[in-house]
Amino acid sequence: MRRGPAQGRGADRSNAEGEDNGPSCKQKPSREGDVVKRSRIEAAWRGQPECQGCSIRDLALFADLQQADFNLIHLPIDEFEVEAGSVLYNGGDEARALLTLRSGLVKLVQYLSDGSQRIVRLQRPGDTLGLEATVGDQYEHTAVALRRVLLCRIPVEVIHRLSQETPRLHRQLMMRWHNNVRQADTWLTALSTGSAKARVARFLLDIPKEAGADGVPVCELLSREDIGAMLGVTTETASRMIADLKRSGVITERKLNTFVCNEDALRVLAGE
Amino acid sequence: MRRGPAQGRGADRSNAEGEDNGPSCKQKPSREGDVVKRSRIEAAWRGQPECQGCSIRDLALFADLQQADFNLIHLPIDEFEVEAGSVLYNGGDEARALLTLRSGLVKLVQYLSDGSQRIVRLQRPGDTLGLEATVGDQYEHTAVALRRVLLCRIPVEVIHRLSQETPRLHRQLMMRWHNNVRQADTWLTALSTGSAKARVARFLLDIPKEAGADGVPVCELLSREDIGAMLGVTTETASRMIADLKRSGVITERKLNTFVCNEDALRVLAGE
DNA sequence: GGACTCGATTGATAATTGTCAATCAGCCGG
DNA sequence: CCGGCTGATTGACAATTATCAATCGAGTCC
Repeated sequence: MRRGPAQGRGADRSNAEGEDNGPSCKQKPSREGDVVKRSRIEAAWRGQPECQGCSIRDLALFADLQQADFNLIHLPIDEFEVEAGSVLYNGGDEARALLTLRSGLVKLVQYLSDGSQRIVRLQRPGDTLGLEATVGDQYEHTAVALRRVLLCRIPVEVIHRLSQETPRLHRQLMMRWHNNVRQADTWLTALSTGSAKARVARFLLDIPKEAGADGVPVCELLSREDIGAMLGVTTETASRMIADLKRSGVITERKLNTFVCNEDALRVLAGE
Repeated sequence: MRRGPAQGRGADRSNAEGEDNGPSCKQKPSREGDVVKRSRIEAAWRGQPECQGCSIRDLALFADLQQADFNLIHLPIDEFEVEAGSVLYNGGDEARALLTLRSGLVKLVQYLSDGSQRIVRLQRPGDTLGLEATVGDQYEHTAVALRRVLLCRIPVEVIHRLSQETPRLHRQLMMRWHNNVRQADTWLTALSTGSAKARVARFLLDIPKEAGADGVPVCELLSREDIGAMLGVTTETASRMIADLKRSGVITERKLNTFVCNEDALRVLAGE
């Protein structure tokens, strides 16, 4: 909570926002003086996706659009792939695009003036990053890929044009705002209240599980530092809580940092 | 944090949502078994306001509407006044209207399954409560007046109709969602992180001040219990921190629970 | 294989916060 | 003015969490 930051480690080149944005990070005090430099990422341009045939079309912002609506898009929507640790944009950067997350996991981070960081949201496939670009002119968080991430960049002009011409985008935009508010409220209520152990338990209950090799649901955790930054506790406390859960058999490590959870036991710890 | 709730004390009659909604509070575990009963409020109907001449028109949801747009409103927009402590709606209630706050102060509360409460947002004049009514069918928080409140009730059908017919409402709706997200993120970052004293200091810096009798800006605080529920600390801790600030002269009590703040000193305590 | 690096874990200790209980202070109704 | 009431404050103590520092483990790079 009062500790220095530290995150990803992507290479230094360009970022998903295209052009070199210059030294735009106005928040990061960078006590350790390197995170800003790391913010340029290796973004592999993968071409222009076919929105109408997109594999996550139903989940994504354009879910409700019809053929005629797509014809209104006169600016390129590019697809990028970036490595874990890459910074997609920094808080304070000029916000010229929305990003649709097609695969991977992204954290949205806000910094306090004393340099401590707080993760305010996690974004998953189908989520839209940088909605604030539609109403403001700069990003309000720093977005960092926690895994390899595939995403589409939608220029904000496309959104504005579609908003004027078709009502079918509105509902999706509103739903996305709504989801952001809901996640924020849930984090305030469930992940920022109560004992550290209860917070960890609620977090573990909250995150999606994937079917493991044997069909048992498993989840890959984040670093202890990120878990601490989500729950408002120190890295050490997060580590201790998780280590305790391992020892007590509530969670079982299948692979390095990948766990099977006893949900009933977690619910008890979460205080239900 | 792990304490029983307790809030307002309005009389029991109707509520701002008009009809008797019945026992709809599905969240409140009501450990003390009385808050639900208290949820019926004395809502004084004040008639139908003149939106176009509204004193807070520029602040409010309809700020951008034009004459023709107002003609699209075919359902009554009622104005109500309620006492401090009244519950405007409960989480889980069927969401049939948005509320525009014209004066006063409202807290949005969410409950955890163990009965503890968390205040996730404060709403002030110009704010719109219950935006979720436009995308979902039930309220997600319990809204409680913290002072005498004047508000307008806009049936959700009005919003839907205007959304279809005019683009001028969209921007306002989006801005309001955006504001909600921003407040939630700020609370996560600034009010749920760090020591209790730093949280209180940030809170005091954050709340609006009014000019006092002598022109010096003052702010009336909430109850210690509410402050605790906003900051994720116990009532006692909130009380201690504020009492400390008083003793150390960082804040000075002008009237009962109304203070002048030394902002510089607060900034230091907030960890800037 | 061995040095090295980074993140996770653990230990020891101090500081903070929660908990329980008592007291204080303003307010209300007689 | 006197109870009675409610919310604020305080005290004493226990529990939790932060802090500082060391160690451990997996993976990487010669």
